[in-house]
Amino acid sequence: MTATRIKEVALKQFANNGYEGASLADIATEVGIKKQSIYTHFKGKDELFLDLFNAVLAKELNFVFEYLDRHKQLSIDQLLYGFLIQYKDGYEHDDNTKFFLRVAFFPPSHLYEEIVKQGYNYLDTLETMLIPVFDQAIAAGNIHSDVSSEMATVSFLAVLDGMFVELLFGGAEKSLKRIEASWFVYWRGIKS
Amino acid sequence: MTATRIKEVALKQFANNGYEGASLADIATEVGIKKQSIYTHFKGKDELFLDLFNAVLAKELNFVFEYLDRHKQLSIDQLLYGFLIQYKDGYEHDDNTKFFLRVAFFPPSHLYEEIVKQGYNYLDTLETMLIPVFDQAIAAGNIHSDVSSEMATVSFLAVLDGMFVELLFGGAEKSLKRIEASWFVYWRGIKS
DNA sequence: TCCATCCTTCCGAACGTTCGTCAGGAACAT
DNA sequence: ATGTTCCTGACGAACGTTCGGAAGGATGGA
Repeated sequence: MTATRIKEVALKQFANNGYEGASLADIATEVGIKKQSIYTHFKGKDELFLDLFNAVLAKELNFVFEYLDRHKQLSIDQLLYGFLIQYKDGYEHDDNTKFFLRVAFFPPSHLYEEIVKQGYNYLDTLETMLIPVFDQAIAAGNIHSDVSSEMATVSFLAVLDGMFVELLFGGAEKSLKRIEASWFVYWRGIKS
Repeated sequence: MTATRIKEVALKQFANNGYEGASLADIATEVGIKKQSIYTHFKGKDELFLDLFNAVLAKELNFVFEYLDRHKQLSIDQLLYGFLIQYKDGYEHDDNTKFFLRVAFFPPSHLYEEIVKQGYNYLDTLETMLIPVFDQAIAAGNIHSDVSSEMATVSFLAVLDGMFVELLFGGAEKSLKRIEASWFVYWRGIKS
């Protein structure tokens, strides 16, 4: 199916070059067709892009959900640190994650509002999923009593964003140093 | 001087709309001239933009230098926390800071390399300035012995980036919650 | 089996818009 | 007279997009 091929190629090109950096002509060339043919399968560039964006967002949220579910038996520090590392690896090897970060941080201006809204929806959902995890850790006595689950969550999301930034600008390798430092200080900051 | 007016308006428009969001036509309109007249004062859009970028970068570094110098008598936690707050306020009220963040995070693709290079130059300089501050705090026994000055610096820069992200997407008001949480956990993570 | 028809997919050509950019000339001050 | 500043007008490149038609396979009736 050509539509599927177009989606694959577009995902990759959007992930690596951003919305405006990926022209329909370039996408079509890599698929092996002319740019006009894309209009047989999609109404236009925006529809193609938003189709991908929604699919990617769903996959990202699903990844988080699955990760937390599959590793719920881990200690909280292993769970959270592993989460950071998983995301770093995803950025290296998974076009979904790369697309997600690239688009969330470099959104096309005419879709800015929609994308930022979805981005915060992602963060809110993540927060909703993390708070019970911290509540559980607090109940188990693993978190210092000065630290509320909300504060732990919010600052963890900040650590996550700090990692995202370094991933985007410095790449996966360079980001490892920051992850290690951030995580060390963060964990020392919330552990009991 | 028209050139100065152009720079002022361009700084503001680049800060609020980014490189591609600010057209020469819009800039000229706000100045009260036609877009072609800009070419009397600048070779083109890129020259205007890079002129501003370099000036802004110098001002930002100067701000950091001055801040650290003027408040060197403060305790390290007050110094660093105040630094975050200062930056937040700067983003709200200072077009320089807004331009800096906007451009650093949403760089025009054909100048990407140059901008990211300068961005890392900024971070490196910041790191160079902060390490002695932490060294001093360590010598004074204010930082936990498990935490090296480098680790404290790197993770502080991550906190800073986390704040930048929230500033850019959520605005100054929303970012305060994140700043508080991040700082609380960060300081608890490095203090002795 | 054959042929007419229809639908899908793709492409050549062209259009419309947005931008940055350039050439040439008018107004004005020095 | 000279230089500066700004304007009118136009150009060219890059995109996304639309239109009309060709190629090919599938369908259904004779």
